[in-house]
Amino acid sequence: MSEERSLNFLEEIVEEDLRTGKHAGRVLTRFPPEPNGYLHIGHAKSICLNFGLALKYGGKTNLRFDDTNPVKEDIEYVDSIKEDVKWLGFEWANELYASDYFDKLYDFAVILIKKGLAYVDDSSAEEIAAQKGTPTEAGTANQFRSRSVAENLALFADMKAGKYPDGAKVLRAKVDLASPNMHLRDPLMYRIKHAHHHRTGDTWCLYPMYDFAHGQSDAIEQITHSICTLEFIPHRDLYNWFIEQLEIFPSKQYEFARLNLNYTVMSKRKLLQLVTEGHVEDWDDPRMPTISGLRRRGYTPASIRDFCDRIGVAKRENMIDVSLLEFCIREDLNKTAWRRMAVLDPIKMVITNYPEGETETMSGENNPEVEGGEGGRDIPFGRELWIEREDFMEEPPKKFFRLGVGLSVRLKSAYIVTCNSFVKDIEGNVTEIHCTYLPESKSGADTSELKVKGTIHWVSVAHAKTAEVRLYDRLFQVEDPSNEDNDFKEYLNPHSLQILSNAYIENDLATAIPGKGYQFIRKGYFTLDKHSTADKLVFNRTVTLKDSWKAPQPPKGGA
RNA sequence: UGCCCGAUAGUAUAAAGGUAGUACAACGGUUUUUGGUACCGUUUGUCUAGGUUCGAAUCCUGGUCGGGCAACCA
Repeated sequence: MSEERSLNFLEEIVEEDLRTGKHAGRVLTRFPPEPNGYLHIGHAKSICLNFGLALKYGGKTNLRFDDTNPVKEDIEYVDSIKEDVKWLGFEWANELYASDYFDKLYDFAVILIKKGLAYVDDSSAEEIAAQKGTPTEAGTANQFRSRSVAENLALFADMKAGKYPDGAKVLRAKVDLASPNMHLRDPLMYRIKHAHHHRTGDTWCLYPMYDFAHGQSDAIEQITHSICTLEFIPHRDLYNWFIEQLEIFPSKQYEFARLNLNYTVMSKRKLLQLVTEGHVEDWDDPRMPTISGLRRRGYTPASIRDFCDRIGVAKRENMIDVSLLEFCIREDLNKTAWRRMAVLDPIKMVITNYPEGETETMSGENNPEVEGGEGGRDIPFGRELWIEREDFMEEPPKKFFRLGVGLSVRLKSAYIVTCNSFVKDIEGNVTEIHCTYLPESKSGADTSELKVKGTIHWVSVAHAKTAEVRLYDRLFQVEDPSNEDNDFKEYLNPHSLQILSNAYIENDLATAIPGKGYQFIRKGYFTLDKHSTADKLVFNRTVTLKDSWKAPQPPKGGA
């Protein structure tokens, strides 16, 4: 670690606090998701930030579920969030819930009422909105604002006791109806909801709003650095106001710009829509930017952490290129994935001078990136092979280093072959390619002294297993679907999923390990899908290999 | 037309008044039994107008542009 990495603005704040002895050198952050949906790559940024910051400075991080709105939340989401955070490789110090603090929060509210800083308002939502004024006009007080402390206390107790229906009354903080910050115009603290909560059941019919739960929860846990996204900046004044009036632990809120990735959407609402309307299979569809989707797609925790590290942290709105995410997973998988051969779009090759009925065994290393290759496996070879349809051309252009009549290639880990002829069916489709091989060119024992430009992958017809291979492409056709004129779903990529049901794979792949990444040589990185079975192997393509080969452009028209 | 954030290559992110750097992308080359990897190289940038200063991406002022704020959501 000789390279001095520059600090992001949050690290600078923490280091400054450490330098000045604030909180006696203690660093405690929290990751506070609302359990109302699955985590996505944007949350991963926040997770890496919160856990990473604590890790770097010897602190800890709490996992806190911000579960103050029972109608949107569910235990299903709690479980998936815990799984995803763990999978990413982080350990929380405490598993906590805002709902654990409902009693304390209620007491806090009573304190504010007693100080004359909160009141029960009987107005409707519409009336309250109207009375808040506009950004350019001050709000106006109503008659409830001057209720006595005693009356407020009694009313608030009745609210808790369930004496009023939903929406009949709210508790509001008495701050400043003329504030230029709309959030300070007597914000709501509590609303009545006769709803079942996934943890507190039917104990409460009164639930705190975000602004009267989040900062208080931070203070209760003595969070030193409460990190959230930019849209909470206007809430900060209120966050501080409650803490000051309550005289509780002075947690501080800091804001960073959320992650935006191009060619996808990131809002829970939109992701939910994709699921419920059947545009994708589920939350963990490999095309989804969810953590579970990326996992099923074959992304590794390390690659996602690396990505979060590389995108940096700042306060400027951003739109990250997916190519960076793809770079991160390629870089990881290149070092760890075992190499195998798989023919996705097969065409038969017959080696006419290879003895009929004979087979032999070639050997291939598992990983050329590692010294020793991490061992190897046997690859059966024979007279008939499956090769990739696109590796043969009837009329090959210049610099096509693959097969065409008269052209030679190396069969990976095997022999050099030369194409002599091919067979077509009545419709003119090429159905078979005939080659001859050079016996003295065997891989590892090549005495032919022949150099060929191209090497192609293959699978023995007699030994191959079949598999279904799913190729994924970006979910949307435009960079920023949420920012287009029409509904975001109109920009879905109709070709985001391509299923190849007739792929041939090396027999060794029949025992592929779930969760492990494999490189199908020349084709990309793949991993077993969760629906794969011994009878029907299913592979997902995580990402393609970088491919710098471009077919020659046809001459431009317009003579 | 109130308040609050922000503005550095195509995309991100550094440079705390002193050489505008790094990564991804793009392009070119070397190596290669993966048109992969590795390695080398190239192109491209401080929103704008003033001011302060020996010196400004950085500090100040005005403007422009982008984003946020008036949910009984978080």
